[in-house]
Amino acid sequence: MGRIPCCEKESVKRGQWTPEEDNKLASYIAQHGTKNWRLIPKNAGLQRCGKSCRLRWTNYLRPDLKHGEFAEAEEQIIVKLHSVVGNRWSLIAAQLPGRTDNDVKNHWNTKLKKKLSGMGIDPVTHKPFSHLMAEIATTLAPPQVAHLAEAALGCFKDEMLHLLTKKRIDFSPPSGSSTQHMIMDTAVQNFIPSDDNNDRTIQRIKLGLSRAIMQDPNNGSDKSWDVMMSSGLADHQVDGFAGTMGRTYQAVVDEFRYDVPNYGNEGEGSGWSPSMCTAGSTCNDVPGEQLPGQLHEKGDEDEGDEEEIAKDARKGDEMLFGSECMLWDLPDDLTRIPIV
DNA sequence: AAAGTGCACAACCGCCTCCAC
DNA sequence: TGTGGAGGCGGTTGTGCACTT
Repeated sequence: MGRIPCCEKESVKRGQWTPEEDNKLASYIAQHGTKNWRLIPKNAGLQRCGKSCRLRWTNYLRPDLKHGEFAEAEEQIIVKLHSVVGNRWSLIAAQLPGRTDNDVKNHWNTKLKKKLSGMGIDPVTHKPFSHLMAEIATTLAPPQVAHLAEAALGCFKDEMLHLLTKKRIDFSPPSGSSTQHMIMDTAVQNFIPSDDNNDRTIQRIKLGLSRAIMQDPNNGSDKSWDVMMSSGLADHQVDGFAGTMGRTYQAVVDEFRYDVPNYGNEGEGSGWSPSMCTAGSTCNDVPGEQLPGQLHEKGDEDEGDEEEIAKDARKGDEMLFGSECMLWDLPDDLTRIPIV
């Protein structure tokens, strides 16, 4: 025997709601509230499943809902919280007044995931792709590493090409910064193919990825992405996707900043677990310092001359990968929410 | 102008959790 | 303590619109 359906599917209407149905539901709830969703459609004269009514109300009709574009600050909050709690959309939505879990989920799936991927960051783990590859590579024997690079390319090739050829605009710097343009142009020249040489680009990405993976994890640092992205190696030494993009996204993509957290358990080959951040802890042992996890106000770096901007870009790299902070600093009220 | 494609968002599905009995 | 129902949640699908070819 299967599960008992929540309502008789033959007798209920499905699909898009009409304005008349919306009116019926809204006026009924205004008078009687939302006590028993199973009875609501019956009493309101709707041929709908109670569950469908609840969804329609919570995701669309509720008067306190905010419709329209997500603000940049809201996006920052979503990304930040997602790095901590994962796909717990209701938890994330609870921090965004007027937004529903469905809103947040849709926005993540349609926009934010692609934005992070475009920055060279894995939207699931919030780590740079190169770091993930390097982490896996440390567990493999050298012959297998080459295969890993090959396999990784197979996985990411389509997305990379899509991003590089169609989403060029995503990497555009804010107006008025010629230094940022220069940094940006370098990255673009390195990685954005002309329409007729995708194969060459693939080869370049492949080479870069292989180099990133082959980087000896015990040489100088146990984090090859630290080495590539924070130590000021010349471009020809870190000519990989992650190397250049890592430098680029922090310096250039000011409209949507993403500070990669330092996870603390790197080097052990273990995956990051949300449970690392215990309730009540801010995961921050360095009081008084600018921390990687803190959100940056857009205006912070909108001012100043080009040198300042370039300096900020370099400083950004250090802050990104040089901190001792394990996780992003979270507001107390958030860390009080029990995360299991 | 028409067909194809991609995107954003609404809605559904099925599992899980909570709670009353 | 066990059970069943209601609500909550996250993943997935459907649909309409905009843009591209």
